[in-house]
Amino acid sequence: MCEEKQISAAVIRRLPRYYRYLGDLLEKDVVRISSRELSEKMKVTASQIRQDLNNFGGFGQQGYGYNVSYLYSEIGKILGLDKSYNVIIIGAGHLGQAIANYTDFEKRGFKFRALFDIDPKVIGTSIRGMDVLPMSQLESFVKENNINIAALTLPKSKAGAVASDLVSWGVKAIWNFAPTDLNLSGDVVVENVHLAESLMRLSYNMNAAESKDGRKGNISWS
Amino acid sequence: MCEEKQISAAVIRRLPRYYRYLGDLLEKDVVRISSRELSEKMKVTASQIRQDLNNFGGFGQQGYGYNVSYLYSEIGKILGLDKSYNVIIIGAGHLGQAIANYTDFEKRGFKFRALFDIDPKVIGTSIRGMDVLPMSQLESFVKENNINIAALTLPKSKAGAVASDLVSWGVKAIWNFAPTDLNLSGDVVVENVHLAESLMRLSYNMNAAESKDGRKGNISWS
DNA sequence: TAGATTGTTAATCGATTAACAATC
DNA sequence: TAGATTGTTAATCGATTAACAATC
Repeated sequence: MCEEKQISAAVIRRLPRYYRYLGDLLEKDVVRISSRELSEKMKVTASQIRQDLNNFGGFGQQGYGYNVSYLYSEIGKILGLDKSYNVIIIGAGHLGQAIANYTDFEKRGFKFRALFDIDPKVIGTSIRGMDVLPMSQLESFVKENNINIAALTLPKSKAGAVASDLVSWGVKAIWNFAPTDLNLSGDVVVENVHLAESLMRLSYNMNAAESKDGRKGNISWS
Repeated sequence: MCEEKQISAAVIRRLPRYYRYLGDLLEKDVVRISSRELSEKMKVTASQIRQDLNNFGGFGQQGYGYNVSYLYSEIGKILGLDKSYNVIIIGAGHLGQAIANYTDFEKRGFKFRALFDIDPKVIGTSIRGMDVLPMSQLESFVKENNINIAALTLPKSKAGAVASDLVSWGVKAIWNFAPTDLNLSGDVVVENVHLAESLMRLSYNMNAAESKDGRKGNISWS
């Protein structure tokens, strides 16, 4: 019993996007939506939407569709947004400060508790009420404040060592912005945001798009 | 002739990661590497590496493996990193400034030319030599400076309108950080960085990991 | 009720992995 | 040469799409 079907990463990647579209519909006071209507907005197939949702249960009703508000809240629960998380940011540079300033995250239950840095110029300052603390206080802060998540916005040379310390002190998830893969032991979730890789995909696709143009019009490449 | 096989998005997603690992090897003065050795480092199959690379040509040598320096440079060319791009940033908040400060991007040919904002407090200031200009100058700047890429680090309410203006003025690619999907007409490449979605995947995976723990040890959930 | 739309099974498509002949 | 490792074909696996009975 308690068999949990393993959900594929492809499905998980799409869930937050459904959540965003449903939130937008909710703001527009849309009460119900069918998989077909949603599929047109999101430019995916209605089949995929129904398949994805049915991994987690039947949220719709035949002949009616889905209740927007109910589905929104159910997907929120699936994503764990009904819970509250204590988050710290390691590295109080621009990126760390950008994240600290995102009030949208707080609304979804991600409570930022402090930032940490090694630079004496920023230590002692505060951002939206959050203190920037020295790294020497990291261990005690993590242990005393039940920190679940750490965002790593520091140079890649420091990321690995800091991450394994954090895990040993009880952190369960790392939101990694450093351009490196963290090889951590133990049960810890790592979510990478590799901006450089994103920009490279952009330039690849730009050049691929231009090649296609060239073929249509005058071909300047061989 | 000139038949270009369509490369799948899955392959493109992996290419920058290969590039990063090869760059790391290059820094350690590693001269050659086999697909098997690389597969162990990267935790993918050797088969996948060879399949992926052979979409673009045979870069290796039987019995030897791949020359690190050569493969690095070839993947760079595939990704379009041998070219130079003129980039602007729309929205000079913390995220915009964080991107403007990343010197790594410049090294790969992405030349940041200016930032734009509506806030009089930041207009007129400069970041690493780049001016923060008012939005009123956006059109002329884009047209006169051959801007290829625009990073959108502004509120989602503004993103759509600004993006379609940019495209009409000649911008070929949008690096979109606003939490919305841009529906643009014409041939423009959009690469999204949706931080909120990334954080939601993290929380999903955190909770999925905890459920698994529960099953192994004492089960506190039903 | 009749029409609409889900939940779900079956069919298709594509991506990953395995295997091995070619060859350095 | 013998050993190693690629490039590539074939086999497998998984994800997406299509179809439709169930049912609101």
